[in-house]
Amino acid sequence: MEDLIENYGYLFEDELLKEIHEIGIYKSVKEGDVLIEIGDYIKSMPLLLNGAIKILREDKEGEELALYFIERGDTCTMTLSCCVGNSKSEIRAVAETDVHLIMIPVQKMSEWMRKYSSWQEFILQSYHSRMMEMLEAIDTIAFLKMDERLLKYLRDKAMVSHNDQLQVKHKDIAQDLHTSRVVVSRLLKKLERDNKIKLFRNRIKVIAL
DNA sequence: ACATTAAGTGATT
DNA sequence: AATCACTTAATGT
Repeated sequence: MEDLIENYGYLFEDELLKEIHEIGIYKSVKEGDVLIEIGDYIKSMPLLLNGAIKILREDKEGEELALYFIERGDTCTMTLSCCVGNSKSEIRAVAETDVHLIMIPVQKMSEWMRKYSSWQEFILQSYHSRMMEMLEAIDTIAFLKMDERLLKYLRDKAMVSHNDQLQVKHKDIAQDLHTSRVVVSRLLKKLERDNKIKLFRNRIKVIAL
């Protein structure tokens, strides 16, 4: 409950906070756990308390592409669109760090929309920011060269984990950016020469935040 | 000591 | 920017 107030207290009225506390299910997720798989039907929506979640798209060959991260105070917009159409998830959500969240049954969604203006505001706002992130993701993929994409990826990653020391392997990055490990290694080397990052085995320190 | 996995690099397309 | 082929370095058993 304290957690809830700390993160959402400024957003929601007391009544709503109380309801969330009563109905929501507090959940703890470990880094790397898959929260939503492509094709899943979603029956509850998550409210992030802390930690970060990575949103991935996948093509028919199983090739991945990282779209964006969501953080504390965010909710999963996929959930919202799934509620509307009662359709399946188009994305995969993987815990980027250990995550604490509250699961809200989707039925409450529309009920609270009518009952609480702060909730309606929150949902609309979060739809908006997710839309913006989506556009940014498109811009990144379409307009940025691989080296710029890579640096942005590293910065985002450092940002959401509140840590400039990233525990990653080159091949994992390659997977997220949908390129090959060799390319990533080369570009990372270049970024290191430009003093943007420092390389170690299984670890990267981001300097230019 | 040996095998395995991660990372670095030249050459080619 | 991708791929191949190979090297070197770090780590596990």
